[in-house]
Amino acid sequence: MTIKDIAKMAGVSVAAVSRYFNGGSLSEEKREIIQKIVEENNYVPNAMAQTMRTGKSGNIGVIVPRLDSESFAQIMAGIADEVEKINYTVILGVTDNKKEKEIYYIEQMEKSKMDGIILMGTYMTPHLKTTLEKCLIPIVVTGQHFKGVPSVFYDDKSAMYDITKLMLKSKKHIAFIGAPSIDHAAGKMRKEGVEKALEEAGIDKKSLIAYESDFTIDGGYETMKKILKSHKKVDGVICATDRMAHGAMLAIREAGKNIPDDISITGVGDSWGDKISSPQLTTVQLYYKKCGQTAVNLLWGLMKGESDSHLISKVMLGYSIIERGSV
Amino acid sequence: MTIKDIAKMAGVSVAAVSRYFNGGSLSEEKREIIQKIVEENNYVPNAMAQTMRTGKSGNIGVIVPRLDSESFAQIMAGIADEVEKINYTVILGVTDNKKEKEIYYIEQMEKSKMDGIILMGTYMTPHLKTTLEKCLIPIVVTGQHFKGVPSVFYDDKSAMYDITKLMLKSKKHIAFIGAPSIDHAAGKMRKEGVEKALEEAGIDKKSLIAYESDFTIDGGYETMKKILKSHKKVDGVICATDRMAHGAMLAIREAGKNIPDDISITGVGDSWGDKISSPQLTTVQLYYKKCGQTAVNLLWGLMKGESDSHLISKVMLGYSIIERGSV
DNA sequence: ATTTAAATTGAAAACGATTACACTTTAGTT
DNA sequence: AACTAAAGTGTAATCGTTTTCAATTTAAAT
Repeated sequence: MTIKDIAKMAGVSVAAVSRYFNGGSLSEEKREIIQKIVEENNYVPNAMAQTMRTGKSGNIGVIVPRLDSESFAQIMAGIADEVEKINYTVILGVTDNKKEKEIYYIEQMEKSKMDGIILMGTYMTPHLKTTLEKCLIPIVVTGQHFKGVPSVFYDDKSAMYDITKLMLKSKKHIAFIGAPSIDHAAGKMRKEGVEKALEEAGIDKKSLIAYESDFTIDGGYETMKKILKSHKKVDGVICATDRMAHGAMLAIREAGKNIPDDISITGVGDSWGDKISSPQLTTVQLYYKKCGQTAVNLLWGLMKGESDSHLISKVMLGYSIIERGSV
Repeated sequence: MTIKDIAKMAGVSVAAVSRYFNGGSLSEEKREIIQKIVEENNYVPNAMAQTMRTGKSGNIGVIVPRLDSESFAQIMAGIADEVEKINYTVILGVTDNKKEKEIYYIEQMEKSKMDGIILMGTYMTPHLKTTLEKCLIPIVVTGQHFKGVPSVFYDDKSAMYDITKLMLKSKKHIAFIGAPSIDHAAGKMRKEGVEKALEEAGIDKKSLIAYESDFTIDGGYETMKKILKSHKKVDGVICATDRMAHGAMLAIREAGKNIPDDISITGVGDSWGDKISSPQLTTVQLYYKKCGQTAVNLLWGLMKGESDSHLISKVMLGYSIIERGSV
């Protein structure tokens, strides 16, 4: 069933049928007959042919490191939501945390005529930088603040500053289990937030007991064991992610210490697991879903070539501190 | 940069360039010169034009109820893995648990020339049934056993049978917090597994204290409160999902009871949260990722028109009982 | 040196839409 | 009634590929 068939059945030209769908001057009379035929035959224009002719695919490419991570899945959910609203389709690329795949997908998506790309950022590399610069279609990055690239990200530093201050109300000797520092947002910024709060409280940031771990429960667990062994005085642990915090809680409980009496602990993310541990985890809620939605809206502005989108091409999202029993 | 440009630069016909990419007889001499030009110009054929001409899009549509659910996200991850291996692309449709969207996406994906569809099943309706029957492109369903449709699903009944038997070793008065019975796999089958184990132990299945809840932590929590109030003798709770189990644990702890001494509890899913609750949750591990991968393989067979794929068009996945502290 | 078969080639016709262009009709003004 | 502007219409070119078909070249076999 092609536009030709419809045109023939309706007794009009293909141009008329095309105009029926895309708008263009068309008499009421013809509009009606075309509508009738289209509905009777349940005809929908072939998307591929449209793309080929117009150069617009109606597709938005989304590049994500992993899907089985609560934060990425939530951002993804927000993206899917919003993309549907503007009647576009999402094309998925999962990088499995491999930088070369990230670049591969960007190039691939550009070639296969995506109308826009959303990249869930991890960290910047020179190669990624040049790829991003070369990329001709609109692209927005989430979760990271890449210079020169439109992005939607969290106020990681302030969030950590706030939660650290909260902990400092009752505790003195703070340890920090951070994310890899190559990750600007989750690694570097979050640590800086902690340090800032510390300094403000008159504690030299050099004295901060800081470790880096790998986002996992096990990583948090092992790191906490180390801390417990070599820093007996620690009475508060700030973790850069919820999962690491839960791992650390395991280690603390295992050592026979009480949370929060002996040691307080905090995470980041407001995962569902935070409500089921005992005590429940005090954490910072980042608006993941909102992040995805915002990214689409920003991209949409870029795609439409709205002049002001280029000006407002960075948006920093807020957060909430969720106080529960672990502090 | 089109195939024409490349042809001109290489001094050959467009047909030759096309053959270079798609295989077809071509002299070594031409192959080399084309390769050189292609590489120099970093040329990649336009996917849309290819689709249009061949009718094959290289796309596999994946329809998922929600992304922010651990099980779906994991299945998705498995799908993405495998789809990449066969050099296809995944197109995403998120239904937000709405049946009409499910149907909409199936029809839409058929029209936009997906080469295959994977539907993460929830429950069957007459409308869905007819849509599935009308669908001309290969489709496979995951997580549910829909009659007449190729599917990959879990052995829900046996899994529940096993875990119930495990609980019956130490407990006598079992309650069951189930999923909505409209969901054949997570609702009906899981309950049947519990009942079967009960009967085998000489307990009339009619006497099973069974509630239905909604997959959420809160749902499990509220349901458990009801059970605690009206069925004081209950000493073991089987839950159809991990999240409900965790909600129930919350209620149990809140009531001042000890797990597992006073009441044992089990879930399904092996979520990451299971390791962080205290005690850790005994559960059944379903191979979600494997499920996604298998679905793609099955679909791939169907897409290639392998005769035997139609015969082996149902695959039932195994499971493991993970014993932890909650029983 | 022929003949025959096989491999290599390019021109041109699809694939299914959109749209520039030129032509008709209609409606609006004087 | 004559003229003009606007709205409605169809033809045909175009988007970037693949693939059929017929022609040509090469290789193998007699």
